[in-house]
Amino acid sequence: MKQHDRRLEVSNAAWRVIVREGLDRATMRAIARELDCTTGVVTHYFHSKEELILFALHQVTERLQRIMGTLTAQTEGAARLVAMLTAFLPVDREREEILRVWVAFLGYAVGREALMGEHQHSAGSLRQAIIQELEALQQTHVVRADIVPSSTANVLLALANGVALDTLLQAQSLSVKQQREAIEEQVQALLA
Amino acid sequence: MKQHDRRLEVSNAAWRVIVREGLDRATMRAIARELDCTTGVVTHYFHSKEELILFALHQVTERLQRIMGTLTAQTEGAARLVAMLTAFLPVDREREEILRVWVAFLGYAVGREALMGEHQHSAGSLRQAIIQELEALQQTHVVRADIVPSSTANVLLALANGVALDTLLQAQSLSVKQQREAIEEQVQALLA
DNA sequence: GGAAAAACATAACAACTGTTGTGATAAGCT
DNA sequence: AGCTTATCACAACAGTTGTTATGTTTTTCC
Repeated sequence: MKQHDRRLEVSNAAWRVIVREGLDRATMRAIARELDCTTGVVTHYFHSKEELILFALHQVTERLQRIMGTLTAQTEGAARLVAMLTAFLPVDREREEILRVWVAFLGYAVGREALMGEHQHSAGSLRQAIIQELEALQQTHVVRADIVPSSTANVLLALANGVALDTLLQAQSLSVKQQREAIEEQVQALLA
Repeated sequence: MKQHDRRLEVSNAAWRVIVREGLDRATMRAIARELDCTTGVVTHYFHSKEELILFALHQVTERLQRIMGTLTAQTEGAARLVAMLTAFLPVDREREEILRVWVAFLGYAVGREALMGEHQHSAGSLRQAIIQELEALQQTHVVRADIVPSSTANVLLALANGVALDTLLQAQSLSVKQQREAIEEQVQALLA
């Protein structure tokens, strides 16, 4: 157990360097310095940098799923769907960090089929969760029966991802309220 | 004139390397090899790698605006708005290349405020074009009068960006038809 | 408390990076 | 033609990278 915790500490240090200085400047030495130790620690818990990068990437999915879990814990109906999509929005510091690290890794995955596959796998499982929720909401007659869950999930996820990206791409980024409204409007159109 | 053409050739070679092997592997030597010459050429037309990177990044905006221009040349009304948004979708090889390079640069811009500023400037001008089109469509009563152009532009751009990203994030990526439908549906909801 | 193992420090390695300078060759110009 | 300048090849530079090996400290366990 302690072993895994220490790996998380190294990974978290890597995250901080990535967010602050960029993925390509997140070197073994920079990560060790962030952790206030030497590269010996990093190499001891990760056999190679590729392993560290992969572990740090998996943390994106881990954190997203954990956030999704807590957000949907005490919600029902349409609000639950909104909550799931809100997990992607950088409305607080942790989710903003997640977004930045995710974007950094996605750009790094261009030209690397294996890494892009990891992204696709992660996105696929999140997509599946949205689809299941849509189907459940259809059975309880909250969501219209004539919408197709799979393609609707695509649109919802595209919108959530797009809104999240806009916070990076717009000088005066969208307020939390604006982000939520964009999602809620789209969900509203699905209701029965 | 010849000077500028040669710079474009170097930049295009850089693009090809980025798409095929990733931005971090687009070294001076790799770019020169792609151009089938030595690093002497690259350093002769670009004083530093930073200048080359910046030039290659600006080509993203150049190409996008050129595509937007040709797509909107002979269209009118709502179809024109759809055409503008279609410029972002990776529906052919060039636009797919643009998307990949753009994503690579965006990830590279994480932790680099100056580079992210370039992205914001580019996204801002494209956003402005959408807003102006929405306003024009409102005056010709094609688009409902009660929508707010600026925030609507946010949603449309978010959806377009999100749909484009989904083609990278989904194993069996969205078909061209599916991409178009997602955009057209959203535009449809804006019409008077 | 002493042995075994985990945790960490340190230094050196070869490979690769962007940059620079020096020539060689070709193009343009008068 | 002859001079100038643009274009490009080539090599060497100092710095940085991930990795590895070897040592030192700390913890764990019986």
